Amino acid sequence: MPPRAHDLDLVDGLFQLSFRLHATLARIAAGHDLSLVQVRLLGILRDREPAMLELARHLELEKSSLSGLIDRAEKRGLVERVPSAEDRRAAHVRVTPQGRKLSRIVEDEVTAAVLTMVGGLERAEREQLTALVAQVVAAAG
Amino acid sequence: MPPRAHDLDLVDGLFQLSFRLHATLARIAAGHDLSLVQVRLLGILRDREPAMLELARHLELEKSSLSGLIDRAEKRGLVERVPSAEDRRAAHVRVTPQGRKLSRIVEDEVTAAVLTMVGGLERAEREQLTALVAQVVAAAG
DNA sequence: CTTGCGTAGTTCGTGGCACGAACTATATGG
DNA sequence: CCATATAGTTCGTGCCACGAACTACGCAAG
Repeated sequence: MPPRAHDLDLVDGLFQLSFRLHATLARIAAGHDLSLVQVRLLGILRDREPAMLELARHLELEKSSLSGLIDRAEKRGLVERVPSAEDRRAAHVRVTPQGRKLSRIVEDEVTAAVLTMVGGLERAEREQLTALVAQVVAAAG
Repeated sequence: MPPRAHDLDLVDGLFQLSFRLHATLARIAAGHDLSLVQVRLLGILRDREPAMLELARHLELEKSSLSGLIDRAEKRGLVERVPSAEDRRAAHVRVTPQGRKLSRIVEDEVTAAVLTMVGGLERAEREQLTALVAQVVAAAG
């Protein structure tokens, strides 16, 4: 059963929106010398100090790739490695005050940009979109 | 005037959805040894044969980056360079039958995956989402 | 026609990034 | 204690994006 035309419009639309959002995020991040994956890293570290393996899983990266990412972020003073109390092989990753500050700046700029993007929607429409998007995300697990 | 809590929910939700979509696309593409930018390239070439400069603008890449991208895609037989009739400095890029076939396969898999993602929405909700998303994308220019 | 400037695309050097293989230090269970 | 598994690192490799430098071509003015 091939997908119906309306459904293709939804898929197309979602990807168009997605690419726009990513392009916006990438542009703003680049203005602060951050890559997308660095922004995602800082976002995850906002409210947790995961061990490397846990972090690798979150970012869907191989351990070795994460090692490099943390090396570079650490070198820039954005994060630090913290030895684990439970397992001496392990290290946790913590955002530094500098990293937190930069992350906040980027977040504010991105929020402003996206709100401009959805600015053409009425209040009710925005709430509708919020609810629908939340539903899709929740179902995606 | 700081953004309102509801608006933050929308921005958060949009990015969560966006990351999900990108992760899905990246995973399916990788299963066919394609990167995201290669998928985007093939998507653009689906219905046009742009000159390199035009293509670089579409993909928001520097000319030199595009040159490398086309080199690799050409090497894989997915695209070919076609000299320009109007300007001898220029080359157009055309997708090969092989590239078109691969692009279609990826597209079908991605479509199926996304339709599964939105499968929890009622028919009317899906149409609502389609319309709202289309409105945001149209306004973004 | 010639000249100077602009332009399309390529090459090169560089750094970021992701992967898998190999490795070291640590943890665990028999 | 020994064998196996595991957390994280290092290394080699290829992809990818950028900017600088370059070549070949286009264009306008003199």
